[in-house]
Amino acid sequence: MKKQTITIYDVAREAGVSMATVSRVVNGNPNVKPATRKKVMEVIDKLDYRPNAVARGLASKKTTTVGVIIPDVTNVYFSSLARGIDDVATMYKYNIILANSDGNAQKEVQVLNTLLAKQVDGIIFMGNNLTPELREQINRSRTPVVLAGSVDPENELESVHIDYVAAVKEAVSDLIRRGNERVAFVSGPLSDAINGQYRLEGYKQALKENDLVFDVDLVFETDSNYRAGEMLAPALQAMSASAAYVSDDELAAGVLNGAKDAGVKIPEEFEVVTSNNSKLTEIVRPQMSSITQPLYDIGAVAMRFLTKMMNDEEVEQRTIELPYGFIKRSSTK
Amino acid sequence: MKKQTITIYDVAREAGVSMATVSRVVNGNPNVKPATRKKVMEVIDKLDYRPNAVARGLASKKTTTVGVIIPDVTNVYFSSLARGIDDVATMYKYNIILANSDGNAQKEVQVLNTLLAKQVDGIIFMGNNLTPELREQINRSRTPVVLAGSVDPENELESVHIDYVAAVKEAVSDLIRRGNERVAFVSGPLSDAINGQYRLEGYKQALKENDLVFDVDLVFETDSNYRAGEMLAPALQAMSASAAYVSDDELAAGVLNGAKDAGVKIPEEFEVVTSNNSKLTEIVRPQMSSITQPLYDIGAVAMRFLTKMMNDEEVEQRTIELPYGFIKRSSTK
DNA sequence: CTGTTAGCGCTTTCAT
DNA sequence: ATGAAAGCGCTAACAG
Repeated sequence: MKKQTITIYDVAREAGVSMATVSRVVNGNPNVKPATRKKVMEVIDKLDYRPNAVARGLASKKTTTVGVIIPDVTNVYFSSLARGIDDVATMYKYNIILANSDGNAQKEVQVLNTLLAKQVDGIIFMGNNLTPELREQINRSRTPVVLAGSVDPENELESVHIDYVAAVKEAVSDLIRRGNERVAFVSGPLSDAINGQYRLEGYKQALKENDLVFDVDLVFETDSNYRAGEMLAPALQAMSASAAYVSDDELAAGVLNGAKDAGVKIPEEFEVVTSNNSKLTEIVRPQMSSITQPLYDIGAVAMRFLTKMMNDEEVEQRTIELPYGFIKRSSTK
Repeated sequence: MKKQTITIYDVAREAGVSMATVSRVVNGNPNVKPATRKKVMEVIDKLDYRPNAVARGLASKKTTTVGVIIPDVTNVYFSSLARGIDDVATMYKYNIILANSDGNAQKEVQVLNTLLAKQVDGIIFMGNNLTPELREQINRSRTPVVLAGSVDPENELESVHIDYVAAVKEAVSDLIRRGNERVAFVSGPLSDAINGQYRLEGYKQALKENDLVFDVDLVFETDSNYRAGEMLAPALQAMSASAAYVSDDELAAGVLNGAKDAGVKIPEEFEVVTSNNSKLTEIVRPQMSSITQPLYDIGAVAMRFLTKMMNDEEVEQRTIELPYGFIKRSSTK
């Protein structure tokens, strides 16, 4: 498979200059006489020359590509972040290598390593379970990493996210104040810091603030998908929960449809509040009330943050908190 | 930003062999005495050596990365394909550079060029509007390209997809046979071959086969998103359509919800059939009947196909057609 | 089975 | 403002 053949050398010869000069014009170095620049440009055009990024990467030790580790592109929450990442990456002339990890620690380490082998200039990590091994690999490499849409409980890594504790606390308090004394906490794996440490904490704080006692039977840990939510309906009823805070939209859609299909009236008999305000919230009936967070922006800001780090610019804080909000729809009274 | 420092040379010295030998063990070349291989492995481990993929790429002219041009990762249809692609890419030790194009011809050309500059070994293209310029760029490069989830009307490029004409024809015929004489054809841009040439053709064939005459007023061209579908409800009623075939699930969810919210009984008064059988079909109420197609597999097969091309293996046909199906849910009688 | 030697295509001092 | 030359880290003949 023969690939591109014409090199900087061909251009140089054809233009009657040295390759150094060609390199200069290609890289926008000002130290080139306009006339020669013009000449070189013409030849480049004529020969349809396209600089070999690999050679460039080897010589300059910069690949202008960043790695993006994502649990699953198929999940809108993550793909929204990814879209924000890609857009600003493009804006800054970077490309992204996208790798799915399924949130699996072993795959994450593996992927991280191949990304480093490919000499990416930086990495954006979406995941919520920073194992010690992963941390070590990250630290050993001198490659900048920023977390998007998740938090580092150890506060070692830079990250951008919202204040999950406060957001959930607010959402749950709202539910309680409206008379719900048994609010369920439905989430994906509690081993993920975002669920087990932040969201759950917000839930507990809301309880405490409203003089309610924490009942572990109201905590439902499951997979973050539609089916899992649907199947949760009976259990929720069994614990006589009258409302639920759910950590994921797809999961919430399942909870809602599961309850509804079982004849439960929503929101009269059961209220549900979800977390990501994705399109899904408007597609189900009744439409779901939700915490709102700027997913696209989280990705975009994370990438912007990374460009600064890659550029060795000083960054003020290692953590960027974006604002969250709340939108009332029909799944709550 | 200092990156990894230890090179193949360090390993060679430390192990008391030549770099060629180290290269051999790294690449699994059998021509190495087990003892030396072992020794080298140990040193690699001890030094935590990780081959520089960029240097490798330059020397071998293979980057083990493929470019993936996608309209929008945020759309489940495409992200499902992407997931299939990434999984088999990983399986064959490739990484993917993911780039969003928004289906915009200009961006597509631009992205294609940067991908080629990065020396990707192959490209998977998702898009339905192969402009002449794009074709030319593709042809000029000697890089293999395969289309995933779309068809090349000119039949110049390799591709994997389902038989859109037959699938739509079947779905629409079904609608007609059940008594619907005014079936709407609702789709995204007709300029996309998949819609304007294939799906529409299937629709027309179904009409003809059932002795119905094609009425252009029943063709609704719009954006492929939820909101667009929702807003279509009045128009659909105005044309007194009693059923609709919709080219996209999100769009279909909008059509369905829009009609329902306007008081139309589904499926009694209005039936809808959609195209991709994504999760969405089960999340809306009533759940939607849909053409089924193996999205993940289309991506996976496309990537597998590409590995063969990159490997200069003979490929039987330039087009792979995967089977489609039909699932009856509650949005049709 | 192992070592030597050229590059791969480009960036980057260092001279001039 | 421009050129010469030395690599970047690795693969791939070619010897031996």
